[in-house]
Amino acid sequence: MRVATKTKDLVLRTALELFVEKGITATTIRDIATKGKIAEGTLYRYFTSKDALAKELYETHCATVASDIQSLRAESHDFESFLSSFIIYLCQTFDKDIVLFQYVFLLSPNDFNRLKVTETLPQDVLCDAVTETFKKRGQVDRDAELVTAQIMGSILQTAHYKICGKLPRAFSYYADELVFAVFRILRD
Amino acid sequence: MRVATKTKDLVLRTALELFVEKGITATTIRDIATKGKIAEGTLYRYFTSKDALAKELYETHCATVASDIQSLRAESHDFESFLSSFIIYLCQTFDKDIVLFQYVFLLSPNDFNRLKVTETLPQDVLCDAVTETFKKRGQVDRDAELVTAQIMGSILQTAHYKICGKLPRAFSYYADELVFAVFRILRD
Amino acid sequence: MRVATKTKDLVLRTALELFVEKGITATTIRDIATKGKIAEGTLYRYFTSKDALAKELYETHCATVASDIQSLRAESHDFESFLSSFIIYLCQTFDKDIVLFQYVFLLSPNDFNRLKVTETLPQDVLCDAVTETFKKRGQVDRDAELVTAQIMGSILQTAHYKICGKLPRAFSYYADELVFAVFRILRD
Amino acid sequence: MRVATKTKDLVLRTALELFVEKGITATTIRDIATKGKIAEGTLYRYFTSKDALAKELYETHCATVASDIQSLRAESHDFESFLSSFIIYLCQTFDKDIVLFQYVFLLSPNDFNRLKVTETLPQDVLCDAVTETFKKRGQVDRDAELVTAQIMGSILQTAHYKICGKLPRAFSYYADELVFAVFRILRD
DNA sequence: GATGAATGAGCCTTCATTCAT
DNA sequence: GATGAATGAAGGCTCATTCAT
Repeated sequence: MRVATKTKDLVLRTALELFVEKGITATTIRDIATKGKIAEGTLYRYFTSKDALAKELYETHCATVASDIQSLRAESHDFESFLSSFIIYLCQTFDKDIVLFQYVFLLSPNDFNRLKVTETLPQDVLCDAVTETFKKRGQVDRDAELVTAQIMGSILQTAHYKICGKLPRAFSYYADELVFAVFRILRD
Repeated sequence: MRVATKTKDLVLRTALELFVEKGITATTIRDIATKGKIAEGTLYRYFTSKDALAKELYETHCATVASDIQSLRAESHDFESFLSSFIIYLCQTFDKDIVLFQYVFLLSPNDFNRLKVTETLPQDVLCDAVTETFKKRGQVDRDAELVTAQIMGSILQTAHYKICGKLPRAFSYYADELVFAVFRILRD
Repeated sequence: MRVATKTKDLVLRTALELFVEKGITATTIRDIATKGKIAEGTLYRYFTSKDALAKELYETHCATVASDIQSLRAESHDFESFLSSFIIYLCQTFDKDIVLFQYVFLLSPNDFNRLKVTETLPQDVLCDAVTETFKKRGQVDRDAELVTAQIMGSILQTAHYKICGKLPRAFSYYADELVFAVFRILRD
Repeated sequence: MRVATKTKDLVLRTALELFVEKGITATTIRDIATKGKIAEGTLYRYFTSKDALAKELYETHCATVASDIQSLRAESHDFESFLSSFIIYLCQTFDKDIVLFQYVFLLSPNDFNRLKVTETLPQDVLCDAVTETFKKRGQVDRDAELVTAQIMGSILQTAHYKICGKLPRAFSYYADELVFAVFRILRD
């Protein structure tokens, strides 16, 4: 790996951790430079601004996650199995890199608005699947947006509790329970 | 009401709206002064700092809401009826003052951390009720924190969707559906 | 005079002196604040940016001078008497406030370009008068722009020499000689 | 020509063009490196600093021009013929390399001060000639500095007009007119 | 010789806070 | 009580310069 790429990655990772810890607005360039042990100016070799850095970070990871979820959907035979693998995937992603998970899924609305994101979000993939399933099953009266909100809400709020230290085990441990809870939400 | 109180309330309300719109960090004293048509210095007659203002705003309203919910709990004969009135109360609170609802329930974690809140939160009341219910019913294997997270998550994420304009009707309209969904989460 | 106006004027004068001494680009906000014994932030109560300050300074004074020259033209019976009073006016302006003169007449092209000036410049008034005179006298073959350039050039370069300390007396002392020289330029 | 010299010349030429276009202060090392397609560090192999580069550029070309003018003076039989060839030389220099002309003759006073030039300037040669002529002719009452200023002023301001696009033809085309104008200035 | 990544001082600007009026 | 001018620390960003490769 080239030296330049190494530095860029260091900046990205350091910024990611601080953005999650303090929020984008409250993280200063100096914070990133100090924590990453680089000079403030170095950051600007790789990113045109703090916001550009935050956006690249967000869009890159969102794209990866959304693409993974798209694959899960393609591989699944029915909606239930997709939903199941979707939740397991989220739990594993959480356990693999909790900071990354927080940045992608738990960024504050205010910070999110700064980024002016245009990419497809992971939750959009889920919403598509819900919409399609309702249509296929003739459940025209159900609001796909609302159900998606409830599904994401129960997962992410749980993740939030985990982050606050209120849940003792690895997040994947709760995957089954989350799957059941979400299935219950979907039942008529 | 004394003039002073009127000014203080104006500051509180103006700040509330801006804190919700832009976040605490991103709201400046000048923003508040301009929008409230008061002088920048006036704010400091009632609050020692911007953060003290944000904190007072948060704790006051949280205390009111938590107390209301505590009352609902006291008046309810069983957990289900409490849960039902809890959700209806949240929906009504949302419709009555959407900005206040957002500040109390949807404040970003980063802004929340700034405040160093020590008060009991509304969701703590719910968690107590869930814990008690599980104990009373001998469901020792169920994690009250986890279930509370799922309940709050499905409600708040739905609220978030409503705020984003994805749900056309008043939030109270969805109360029944939310109650059903939450009841499903609780079923074994 | 209100306090605010006093401070604004202090900023304007201090900036003017530094802009002339070092150029706009090379003058820092700190330079202005230090020399004017004000805080750096104070400057931004009155001007949105350093360039806005530089521009206001330029356009205000240019407008005044151009208007004065316009008056001289209106009061003059013929071109020669206008030219004479024009030169005397420039010399007096120089002696009254040498720094102001330099800012209005000897700003470097690079700094001038920063300002994106839209106002009529003093030399434009002269050029109009020359154009009109040539037309009236049937001297269609003479280029008014070129002649204006020569007139302004001989005056301003002389001013430049005076500023460099190469001319011992007050600038007005050389007014007559400049008038003669300029008249010679105009002769066929 | 050695490779090194080629690179150095490239730096010199690229810097010259940018210094004229934007001013020395506003031209960055990166500007020069980008335009010249060289690395930023390369510049420091040939010059100790940006100012040293600007100074070398100025002094080299000033020396050449001053020397050329000195030769013209030596070759001229009388002052008028020298003045005539001096003006023609300036016009030809302008047409041959307009950027170089601007750097040598139209550098802003602020940038000029940065350079701390010690060389003899071209206008000094002219001033010497004027001084000598006045002395020889017994015109002790005329101020050589003043007259030199007027001569240079009318030429350079005209050059400035030409640069601004206000004069359609090659600068040499106006040489005769400039010569006449300057002769008029000199007449009693 | 040439490169370009890295540095950090310094620039312009913002903003929470103070205080004389 | 209220004002808003003034403050100065701190933020984002730039850029001349250095140095390992």
